[in-house]
Order: sequence, then structure tokens, then C-alpha cells
Amino acid sequence: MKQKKITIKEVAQIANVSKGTVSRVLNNEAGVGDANRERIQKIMKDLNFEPNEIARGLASRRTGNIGFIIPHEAGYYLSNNYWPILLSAITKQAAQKEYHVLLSTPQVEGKIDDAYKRILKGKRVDGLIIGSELLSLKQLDFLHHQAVPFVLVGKHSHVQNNFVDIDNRGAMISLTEHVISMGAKKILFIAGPRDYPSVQERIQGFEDCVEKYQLPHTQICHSYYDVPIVDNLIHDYIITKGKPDAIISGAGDFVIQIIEACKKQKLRIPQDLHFASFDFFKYFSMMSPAITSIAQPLEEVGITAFSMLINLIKKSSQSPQPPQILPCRLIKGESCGENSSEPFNKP
Amino acid sequence: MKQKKITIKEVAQIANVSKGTVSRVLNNEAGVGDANRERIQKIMKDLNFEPNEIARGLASRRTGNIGFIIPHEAGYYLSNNYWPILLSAITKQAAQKEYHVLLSTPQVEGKIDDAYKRILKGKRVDGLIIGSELLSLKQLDFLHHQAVPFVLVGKHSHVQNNFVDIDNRGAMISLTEHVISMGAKKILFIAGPRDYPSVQERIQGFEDCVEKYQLPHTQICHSYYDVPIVDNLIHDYIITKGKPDAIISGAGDFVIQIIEACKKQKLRIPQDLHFASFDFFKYFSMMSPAITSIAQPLEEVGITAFSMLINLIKKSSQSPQPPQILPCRLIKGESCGENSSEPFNKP
DNA sequence: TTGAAAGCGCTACCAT
DNA sequence: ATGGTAGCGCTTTCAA
Repeated sequence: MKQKKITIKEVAQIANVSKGTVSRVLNNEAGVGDANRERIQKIMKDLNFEPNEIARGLASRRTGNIGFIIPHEAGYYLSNNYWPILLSAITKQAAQKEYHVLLSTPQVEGKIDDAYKRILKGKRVDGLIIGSELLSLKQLDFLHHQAVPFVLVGKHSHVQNNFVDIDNRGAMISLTEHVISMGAKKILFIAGPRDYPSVQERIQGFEDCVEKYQLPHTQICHSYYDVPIVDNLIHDYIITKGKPDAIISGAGDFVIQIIEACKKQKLRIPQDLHFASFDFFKYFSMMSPAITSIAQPLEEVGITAFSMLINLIKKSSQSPQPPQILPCRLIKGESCGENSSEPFNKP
Repeated sequence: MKQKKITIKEVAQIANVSKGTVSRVLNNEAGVGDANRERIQKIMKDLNFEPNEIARGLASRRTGNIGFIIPHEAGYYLSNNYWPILLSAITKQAAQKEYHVLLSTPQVEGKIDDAYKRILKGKRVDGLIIGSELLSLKQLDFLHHQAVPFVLVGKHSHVQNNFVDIDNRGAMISLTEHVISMGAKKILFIAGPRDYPSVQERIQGFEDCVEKYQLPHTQICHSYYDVPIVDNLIHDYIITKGKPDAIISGAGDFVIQIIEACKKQKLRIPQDLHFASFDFFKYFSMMSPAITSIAQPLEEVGITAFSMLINLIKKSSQSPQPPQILPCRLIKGESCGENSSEPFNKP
């Protein structure tokens, strides 16, 4: 039953060559006669030889693994689609290049240190892809000190190169302009937590529009991602400024709650209120009205991050890779009255 | 900047002992004097010594990695919460026991073979946790042939031991009984694809209730998970049997579509129709009405699967672990009219 | 083009 | 309780 594992040594004996020669064939290196090469390849195939990656790793100091650090505790990062999709994109990409992915996340929200230490311990990975959120200077220092190649997903104030991000500002502009083009003026923008660079950029995009189109009764407010407080925010707006004629959600996480809150406030979407959201979840298109939203190119983000990392790993030069900012896509639904013939009925 | 990596050899030299002794300290093995042990521990700490896991792996033929095989292509397995939550539970558990998790999924739905081969290639993992769905006999054979310890999540017709599952049948009974207790009689049960054991079990649970409570106008139908065809199913029921007074969804994946379909059919939940679903998604509780549903103990499934696997890995005896069937929890919402004072208004 | 041998950093066994 | 040494399975010089 238990098949005896065959090693490079056996292959060498059978082929009547040295281990070194077999190794060269295995790694497609020059320095082996064509006849020998083919003969050895055949023998390897016949024997069903699979090189021991651990041993290869020890000898060549590469592991064939990359690490992916999601800077949030599991219960949190699973509440939306962002991280899982990114993970799958990276895993997919890695598999194609014969890499494996080691996932590392903090056990407790906020304690990212474990995640770094755990995965870096013992040289298990050749490089790292890291979600830039919450990355502290201390951790950044630690990474440099460990001399491990890494790529960030998302901007970071102290990192100029080797990162991928989406065009938050541009996407927010196109979303807001769309909402405005549908007739809305009193827009409530519910953004994520202040300290995220992505949130700042989305706010900038929103403010660009407010200024350009001269909208006086807009408002920006903040909610946590994990524990949305949407109800109060909408209520507050109504108290101070009356009913809004549009709400833009700064993240997909808020959508369900916003819709529920609107029901409570007797605000019908899209008749009384336009609604649009950053992020695109699969079910947005299945709802009625379908939610107008911004789809992030997460697949591309994963692909780009991975190939950047491979470049860093390959070139021992470690020449910094220029940042990549990827565009998002506006997905028009019906939640801003896109398919209603009647003009927007202002309150 | 680049810190020179400390090895066991340096530690040994500084401590004036042999590598073997240091190794014993490192692995908490007996055979070292207390004084020496403490002294060596201190030196290791001072030097910030981190053993090279690859080398350890090569010498001891263990890797400290376990593999998790999700038998679906990424776009699919991310469409619900099940796999991501399971993944996170396993990762969490693994981290606590100083293990890392290698994720492997098929690139193309259905082609699970890659996933197995890729992760088993080159002895990268000490054991495997595998989603039992779609696991073929050929693959099962391959696994045995590779002599790698593995644990299944979910039942499999040819596996008697070393698996964890939830009590699908029992959970379905409690869900159905709840729906019935709220007054429903004409129940449409929308189940997943026929060939899943879990679907079969849920159907059994449903049928148990149909028999016990003598309900004539029930119906069981099937939808794919990835491409739900809910609309037609509901339409068909109405054509043949008139409007149902309850719909039970066999999986969380169908919920949004069912709700939308009901809107179209002018069936108000819960006034005209009771609704309940297997699976619990976070947003079920945020909707109005809140969806009555069955929460799977995914965290416990992950914990159990992992500890089973560790047992298999540790005991070279490979003594089979008895299967574990975990109970689910009924979460009462409002979608079956739980909080309405008026009696159920039958059409 | 090829072989021989010296590691990679650790574990494991056999002496002492 | 300790040291010495032979691997683990491969890569990587350096000679030939």
C-alpha cells in the first residue's frame, strides 16, 4: 500500500548518472547531453518520481510558498466578499505558477503582530502579500528587517512602491456623478472608518463632486464596517436636514442595513430616494431594485499583486516595482431610478 | 539590515554544547540537565534564534502544514459563507497548534484532481482536511495510496471513519416542524442538487415531517447552488398546486432569489407565506422580516476536523477516529410570522 | 558534459 | 546527561 518514495538517488542509479545530473534535468538547467536528458526524463516519469520540495527548499533556500496576510480576524474579514475573493484570486494565480499560499490572520482583531511573526517564523515563505490596512510602522520595520520581499494591497502612507490599489477616488466620482445625473441633490454619504486610506480617498472623490456640482445639503458620516450604525446616521440626517434624496453607501457592508433603515423611514427606493453603493456583491443584481454599485477589479488586484511579488522574489536585485492603480467599474442597476420613465419625484 | 540567520550550530558553540543538546532543548526533550537547559534557552532567546522549519521538516519528515481542500472553484465556493467560515475556523485552530494551512482548490469546477495532486506533490503537508462533496472513489484511492492522513468534512458513501458532519436530517426536522407549528401546510421545499449527501439527508428530514404531520400538498424540488433557478420552481408550484403557504429554502444561497420571486408573485412574507431557510448568513437577522433559519456549527466543525486530523498525524498507529455529527441551531426570526399576533391568514 | 563532494540546518541514533 | 556522527533529499560548487 504505502508506496516507497523514490528519490533523486534512485533515479541517478537507474540512469547510471550522478545525482547532480539528475538535478540539472529536474531544474531544466543546461549542462546535460540531449540524449541523457531525455533518457532521464523518461525514467523520472516511469518511476513517477516527485522531488521532495522540503529538501529542495533546504538546499536552494526557496520554499515555493507565499504568505497572504489578511489584517483582520476571521469573523470580520468574512463579513464581506472582499478578502475571500482576493484570497481566491491570489490562490488561483499562485497555483498556476506552482506556488502555494499560506494564509495568516490575527487571532484577535487588531493583534496583527502574531500573523506576521507566525508566518515569517522558520522561513516558510518566499514572500508576502499583505493587506495594507492597519499596518503599523513597527511592523513595516519588522518586515524590512526580516528582508522578506512583500507587496501591499492598498496604499500605505509610508510605502511608495510595491503596492497595488484600486482607484477609490475615481470610482467614487463616477458613482456620485451617476447619482447626481439621476437628479439627486441632497446626498447622504455613509463612509467607512476615518482612518482607512481608502475611505479618505472615497471621501475626496465625493467632495470633488460636491464642489463641482455645488451641492449644499450633502453630508458625510462614518460607520464601522463590522458593526454598522446606519440607522442613527440616517435618522440624524433627517432631523437636521430633512429627508435626503439619495444615499451613497461607502461599502457593500452597509447595504442591507441601509435598505432596512429606509423601509423604516418609509423612503421607497428608487421613488423617494436614490441609492447606490461602493462594492459589488453578487446579490446586488438579484434584488429589486438592483443596486447600482461599484465593482472592484479584485481578480486583477490579486493577479497584479502576485506577479509583482514574483518579480521581487526572482530578481535578487529587489528592484522596487512601480505601484499599480486599477480602475473600478460602475454597474448601473435600478436603485437610482435608472429605468423609471417618470422624472425624479423630489420630496 | 539583513540580519544574519542564527542556526543551531551557533547556539551550540556559544553554549559550549553539541548541536544535539541544543536540539533536545528546542524540542523539549528529556536528556538535558536543568542548568544547561535553562542556560541554552536563555541563549536562544538572546540570540533571537528561530529554527529553520524547512530543515526541521527534512530531518524529521514533518512539515507543520496541513492542507485544506475545498472541492469547488473559487467563484463558486465564495458565493456563500460556508467554505470561508470553515476555512477561517480551521486556520484559527491550526494557528493555535502551531500549524499552517495550505489551501487548495480546483482551478475549474469539477476538476478536483489538480487540487489533490498539487498539494500532495512534494510532501508539503502532514495531513489533509477535505470537503467530502464530489470526492470520487478514484481520488479516495489516490489518497490511501499516498498514505496521507486525512479527515473529511461531510459524509461520503465509502468512508466510515475520520469525518465530521452536521446533523442535516435533525436540523431539517426542527426547521420544518417550526414552520408547521406556525400554521403552514402547503410547503414548497427548495433543495440543493440531488447528488449531495447533505441534500439527501435534508430531504429525509423534510419527508419525516410530511409523513408525521400528514401534509398532502408539499413538494420537493431542486436547484443548483451556483445558478439558482428559483423563479421557475415557485412558478411551477403555483401552476400545479396553487399558492404555497410556506417555502423552505434548502440552502442560504437561495434566499435572496426566493424573496425576490415572492415579491413578483405578490406573496408577502410572513403575511401570505411563511419562509425559512437552512444556513444562517449574518444579514438574515438584519432583514425585515428577519429570516428564520438553521445555523450550522461551522466553528465546531472546523475545530473537530482539525483535532481529529492531529490525532491521526500524531498516532502513527493511524487508529481511525469515530465520526462526529454535530447538531445545528434553529434561529427563530420573523419570517414565519413568529411575532404577529394575528393567526396565519391562509389564502 | 559530467561526477564527486560539500553543504543546507536540523534530527536521531549510538556511544560514552 | 551529553557528544559525535550519520543522514534527510536535494542543490551547488569545483574538477575533470
